[in-house]
Amino acid sequence: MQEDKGALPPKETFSEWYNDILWQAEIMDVRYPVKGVYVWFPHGFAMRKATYAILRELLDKDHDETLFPLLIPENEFMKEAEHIKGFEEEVYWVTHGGTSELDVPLALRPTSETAIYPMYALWVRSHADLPIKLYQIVNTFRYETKHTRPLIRLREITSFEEAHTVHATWEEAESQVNDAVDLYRAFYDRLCVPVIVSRRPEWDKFPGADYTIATDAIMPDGKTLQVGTVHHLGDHFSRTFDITYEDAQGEQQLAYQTCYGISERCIAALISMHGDDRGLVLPPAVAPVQIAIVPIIIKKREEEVRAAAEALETELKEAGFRVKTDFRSLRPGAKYYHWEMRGVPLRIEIGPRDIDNGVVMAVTRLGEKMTVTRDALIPDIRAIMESFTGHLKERAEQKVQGQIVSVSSLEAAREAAATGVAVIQWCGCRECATTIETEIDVSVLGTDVQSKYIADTAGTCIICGKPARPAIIARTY
RNA sequence: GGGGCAGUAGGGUAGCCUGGUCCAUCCUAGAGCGUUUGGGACGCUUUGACGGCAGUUCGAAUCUGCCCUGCCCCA
Repeated sequence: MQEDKGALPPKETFSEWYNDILWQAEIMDVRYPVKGVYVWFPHGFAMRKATYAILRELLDKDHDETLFPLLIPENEFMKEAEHIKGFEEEVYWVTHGGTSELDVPLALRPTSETAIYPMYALWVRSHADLPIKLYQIVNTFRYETKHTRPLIRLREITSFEEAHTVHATWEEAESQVNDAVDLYRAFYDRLCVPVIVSRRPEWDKFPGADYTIATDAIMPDGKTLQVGTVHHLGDHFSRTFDITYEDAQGEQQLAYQTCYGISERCIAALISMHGDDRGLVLPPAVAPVQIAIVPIIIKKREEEVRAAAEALETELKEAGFRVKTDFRSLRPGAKYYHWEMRGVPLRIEIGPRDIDNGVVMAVTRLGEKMTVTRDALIPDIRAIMESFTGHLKERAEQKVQGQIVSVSSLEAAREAAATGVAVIQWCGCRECATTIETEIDVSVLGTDVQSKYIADTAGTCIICGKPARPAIIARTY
């Protein structure tokens, strides 16, 4: 289960690189014999755990975690017309219990609105019950007919964080949408993954939503990956599921709702944004192993080096770092490659020379090498980790900035979309969008763009010449 | 949705066209023993594979059909 010599295909061949790194860095095993479902390796799962711990931490400030059933009865699922239309081709149905057919078929949730909202109808009685802000992290099922890809397009999404809120007014729900966007932005900031926020076009919003705000990350091949969505549901679902409350005047009122979600695509973005030809590069915050200690053992002083490495490990662990000491019987170089593939941010080497000098060698995953005195170990390592995170973020920002290009002609847009996101002026009408999409084979991602690299300046539509605002277009996953 | 290519030890491959020479090649990995260790160590011993089902045939990794799985390209 170890990587071959010669390691990864170059990252320029992104598709190959991506498939290979999932295997070599022990993130996913794609050999499970069902299409579109995959197995988390322990190392990948540890990344997931650390990543979702951050998401939980951010959500827990203002939400409560909950857990709803996987199975949704057909009659509930079929209540909201638009919603059904959006999902009906993708739903897995449980039709049998053993050999007998079920009276009411049960859907495997493709998302949980129709599981949660019948219960919300029971829970919401008065304005004093509002707002409700719950989330769950669950698996969901979608019968994808397009090409499935690990972490990106799955039939079983294993790590769907979905929040569902209920509010007294449309405006309150709108403000919740903004809070959720901020929350997701903070989350991706912690992963050092820059995202672009935009408002999806009408035809691309969540089935049953008033509007949808999405976050997109740009992958190394220039295609964008939608890595988070926030929906204002208005009163569409509260009408269908009868979620009403008694206001202060004693009148029954419809509630307003939002929902928002992030899936394991966040891990795909994390891997793809930072990884290089040698393997994963992970921010310390989500690295399963933050420090790998490699003892340089020579026969004469074996016991001494071993003891020094163990003391080092103990000290670092007590300071709160996730540390692994590699005592395997391999050449040091082999160990370096091993831990680099797995994205360990910092490697510490300790050998006889270092012991004699009262130092250790510290080498970051970005290749900065430095000598740290043994006495100042913990504060120095903390500083190195912090600056490493800073470098990663800066590196990612620079990359993304270079992948966003403002253009004023279709031809230039085509060129920009070959390597990233094109910013154009668009009037907002469907016809012009269709022209753009079919002419140069891209998607119109959205308007009301929030990104520090994209200015919100008025102009004229690239197609029809009417007054327009900036929109982002790109090839998408 | 349309098209193409592929599936051989844990991973990567040769063999397939032209059926028998294959109890299947090479690299890597795994196990054991010993010597090693500042950027992918070496020696000796050893384990391990023809995606599934049906068919053609005296004989199938090889030919045919279907299924499953994976990858690439286009909408």
